[in-house]
Amino acid sequence: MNLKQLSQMLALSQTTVSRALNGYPEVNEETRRRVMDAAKRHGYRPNPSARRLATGKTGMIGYVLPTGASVDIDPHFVEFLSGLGDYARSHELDLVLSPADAEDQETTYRRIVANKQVDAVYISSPRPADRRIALLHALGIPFIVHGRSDGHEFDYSYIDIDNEGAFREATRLLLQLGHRRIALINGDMRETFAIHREQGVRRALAGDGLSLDERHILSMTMTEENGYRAARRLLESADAPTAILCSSLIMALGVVRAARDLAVSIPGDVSLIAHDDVFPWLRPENFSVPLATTRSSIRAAGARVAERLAARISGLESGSRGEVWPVDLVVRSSVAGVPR
Amino acid sequence: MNLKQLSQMLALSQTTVSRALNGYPEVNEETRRRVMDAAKRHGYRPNPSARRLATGKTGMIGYVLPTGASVDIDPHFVEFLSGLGDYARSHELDLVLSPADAEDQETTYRRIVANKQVDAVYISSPRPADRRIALLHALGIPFIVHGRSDGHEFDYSYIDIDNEGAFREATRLLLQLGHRRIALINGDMRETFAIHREQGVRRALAGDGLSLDERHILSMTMTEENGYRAARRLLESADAPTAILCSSLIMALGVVRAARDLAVSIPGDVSLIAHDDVFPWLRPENFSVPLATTRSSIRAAGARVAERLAARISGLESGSRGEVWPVDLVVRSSVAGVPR
DNA sequence: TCCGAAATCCAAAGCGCTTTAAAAACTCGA
DNA sequence: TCGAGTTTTTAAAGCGCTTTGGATTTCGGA
Repeated sequence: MNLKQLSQMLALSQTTVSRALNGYPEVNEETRRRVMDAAKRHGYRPNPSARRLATGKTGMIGYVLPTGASVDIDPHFVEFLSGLGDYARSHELDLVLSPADAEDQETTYRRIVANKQVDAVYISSPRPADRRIALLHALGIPFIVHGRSDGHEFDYSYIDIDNEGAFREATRLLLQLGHRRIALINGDMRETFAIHREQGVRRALAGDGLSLDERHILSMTMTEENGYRAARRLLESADAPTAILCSSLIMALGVVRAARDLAVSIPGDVSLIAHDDVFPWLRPENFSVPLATTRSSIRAAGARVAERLAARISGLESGSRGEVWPVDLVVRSSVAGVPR
Repeated sequence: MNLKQLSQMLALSQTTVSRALNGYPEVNEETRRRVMDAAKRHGYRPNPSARRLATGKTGMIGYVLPTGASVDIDPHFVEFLSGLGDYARSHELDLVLSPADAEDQETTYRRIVANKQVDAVYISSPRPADRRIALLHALGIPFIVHGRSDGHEFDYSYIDIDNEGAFREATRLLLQLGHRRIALINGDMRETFAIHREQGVRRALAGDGLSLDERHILSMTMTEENGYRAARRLLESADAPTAILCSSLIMALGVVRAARDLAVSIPGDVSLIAHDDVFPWLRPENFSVPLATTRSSIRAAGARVAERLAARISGLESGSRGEVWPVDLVVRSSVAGVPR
């Protein structure tokens, strides 16, 4: 059943039927009702391919997925996706993942924009002066960044969590507990979130007239193994920290393992706070020592990104707006006063 | 630059240019070269929206993503995606994720098929007599199942790993080491993979004239916490098992934690073998006791699914073919002889 | 030299929708 | 009752590609 058939059936022009269905004002309400009714009765659904050719609208949001044999997709992605999908579903929006060579994503961005394959795009794991953002800005497609990218000369829309504040508060807590040698096991420092977190730690320390020992700050991709290595390095050093901040739960697994291997007690010898993006399958309260965390649901962020993307597509949101979410500091027994 | 402009520029008809570009035989090789050349020089790229309206082909493969506040996407998904994306990229295939109410995926499948939104589809986490498979079979869209679904009256294409064999061999190993009380901490028994794994264990036991104690088989969604609970239940019972098979690394984390809490030694008191889908961020050799595993790269499976999907789309593969991959049994120090 | 087959190329008709420009129908006050 | 002004409806022109059905050229063999 296509528009032509439906309109013939109603003895109306395609124009009128199309307008009636799409809520245009220049159609008699009585007529609209008839049309809507017939459409529903015959299960008419406009062909999206035809519609997209005519309008350029696709009803899809895009994401460029960096791939490659040595490229690992962030395990957070799936949680973010849950939230995004949950919202997108209610708006009949689909998500198209366009795999790209991790080394050359620009080509793919250009392609999906030139081909009008999606109505909007989101970006994740941004870096300072992220080129993808400049590119999308130049290409003029609606987009939202999950995270932030400092150092652009224009504004853009994003939603981010207050990484700086989260790690500042966490550090402050440790300072209040008397810790002076505080270490940070961070994610990849090329990404903004990691930079912000480090800033948070530095600020808090500076507040007490302290500074971050360069040997107490490590950064690497967030795997269990790297967490282990980093923790060993820290804990085996001469001036081992009495508290560790860790950028991910997965890394924290490694930290805990290292502590155990070295017979270092948490929190007896070292306190531990990790950032928790809220995975359903790994919860900080279930660590052998319940883990204090800075917590923010990445799933909620996914839903929010979808919501704002939908708003931008339908023109409800415009201009550039940044949104920064506060982060919960959840104290559990992995933190304690500084050992004497 | 569209076809019309290009053809005018070449003083050829759109027909000829189109054919030249798409490799049809009824065009002079000399002409084809000219066309190809001009197309490249002017960066002409056929508009996919127009093409899909004309042909019905989309260059996309589909996946229906079950969503909902209480629905968690399998963390394996992201690894599978890595593989899928890595292959898809080389063929300029995009992946469209259509979020669906977890309770009613049928509507979404029907929509994407009716709207011709994708050229092919894949399904994951199938259950016995999975309705999605019957539906896609009936709808007549090319698809491939990642996993298997027993109990259909028709053949379908799939790729799966030999879950039954993997767990059979793992169990056999334990038996050879003298274990008699062997437990299984399995995934959700509504899914085929879990059923097959249980079968594998049963078969191996039966081979030695043993049978699986009902109290020694637990199944639940694969979270760390559930692994912990299951292990506690097992290890605290009167006839605690001397060996545990576990369906996932994440659960195994919980098992290890439970053992530690109960001062049960691995492998001194209990041996442990888990299935490993190969995550880059959590590796069995890095467990506090290096973990013996049945191993199969889910990423490789993703790439293979994409490859076969691409083959089906382009007509290179037809009919129904099942593919079952063998699984490696990797022995590490979490297994030992039965304690005396 | 001529003819039928094979090789090339082309005009135009879709694909199914939206939207512009204009016609038809309807109001309502003079 | 008429006609300017509004509503409502329509025919037709895209959107940019593929493909059908035909026309035109080329070419080998009689």
